[in-house]
Amino acid sequence: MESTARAPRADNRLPQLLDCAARLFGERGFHGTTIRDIVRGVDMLPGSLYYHFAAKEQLLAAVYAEGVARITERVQAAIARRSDPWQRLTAACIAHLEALLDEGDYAQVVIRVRPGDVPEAAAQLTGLRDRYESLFVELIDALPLRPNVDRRTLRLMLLGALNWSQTWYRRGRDDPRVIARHFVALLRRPTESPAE
Amino acid sequence: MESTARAPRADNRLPQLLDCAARLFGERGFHGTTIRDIVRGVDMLPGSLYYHFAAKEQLLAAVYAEGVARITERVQAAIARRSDPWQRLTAACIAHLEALLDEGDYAQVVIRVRPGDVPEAAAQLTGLRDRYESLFVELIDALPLRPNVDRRTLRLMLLGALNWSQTWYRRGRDDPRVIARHFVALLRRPTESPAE
DNA sequence: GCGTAAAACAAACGGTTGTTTGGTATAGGA
DNA sequence: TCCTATACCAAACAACCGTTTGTTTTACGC
Repeated sequence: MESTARAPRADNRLPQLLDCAARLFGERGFHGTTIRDIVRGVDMLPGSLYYHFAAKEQLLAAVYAEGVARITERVQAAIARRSDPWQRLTAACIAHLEALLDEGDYAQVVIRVRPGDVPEAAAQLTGLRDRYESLFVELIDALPLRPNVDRRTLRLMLLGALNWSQTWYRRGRDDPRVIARHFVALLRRPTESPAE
Repeated sequence: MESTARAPRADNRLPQLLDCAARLFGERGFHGTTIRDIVRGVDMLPGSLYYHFAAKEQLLAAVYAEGVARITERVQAAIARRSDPWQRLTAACIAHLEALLDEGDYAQVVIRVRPGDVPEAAAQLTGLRDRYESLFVELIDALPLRPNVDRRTLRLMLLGALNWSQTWYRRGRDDPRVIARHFVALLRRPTESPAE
């Protein structure tokens, strides 16, 4: 049984197609983005997209998967250099935010698009996101915390705050590194002023 | 100059229309919801909606405004009974979460729909949301905090974590009151175990 | 009860949606 | 150089979108 498949051609525009889709899905969401919007950015005709993907949902799934891969890579690279648990968590949050706010169109899709928006691929998307977030489960498990602190709640609070920053973040005014450090610090140390 | 307007009729279905729109906008977002989806829920024809609203965007704006009004009312009622700053903040978070997760279809719209999704009404929606969040500005201003704590970051972190809970919350498994209390506690007290 | 305005119906409108179908140019291995 | 699978084009498809227009029913103030 020999494979009849051939190598992909060098002039195919699939990469640019994915880039453009990532940018638009991230900016306008899934339902707010049109096939025609996407292909216009790469001078392609609408029908040509269906040579690469069988449906709009599968294009989204591909972008989403790439987004998870990229942000995972960034975070892992960031935490690899450190050993102190709190520094590792901080580095992970910085990488997460940088991918989410400044760089990565792909990463923005992962946060912006809800799996429920794409019923046909919802399970796949949820699985990808869960696997990424399990990175933070480990990071938080490694923290030396007071015994009564619920680590799950801590994770959900931190990730929620980070992800929501997509809503209010403005380039120039805010700095991802500063935000991430502040968030971690707010959790780590008491905010309440000492009793008099 | 006498008004030629007459009182609204008792059998008009505008309230149910708004209820249905709130439910669907909250579940599927603005672009994921169709005029026909909305009117189907109240046994109305698509065109009839345009007796009440000139455009889909204005229907969303009405639902959004009502959502802000309802959640504001709830939060204000919750904090009116308390005087301790931390208790007031906790009560506000509980009310916010209850409106967001269990009750209020209207409140869900406020959190789910991004003003950017509706360019024609974006400024109005942003204004409404900002005015609501100013409630939390005051609540956090009243907290006795260590001098080096940035109150804006604290607010953004708390509200972000609360709002994002819409993503992972599951009825029955989680409890809005418990979540809110945990979040506030995580900010208030140190999570780090004391140095040995 | 009558007149009037409120609140809807009935039926379409032009445009857009995701998608399909059949044909075509061309890069790249043989 | 020829051949084939790749990667697209060209043109349409039916379904659906938000919206408009003209008409009809009906609650309510007088």
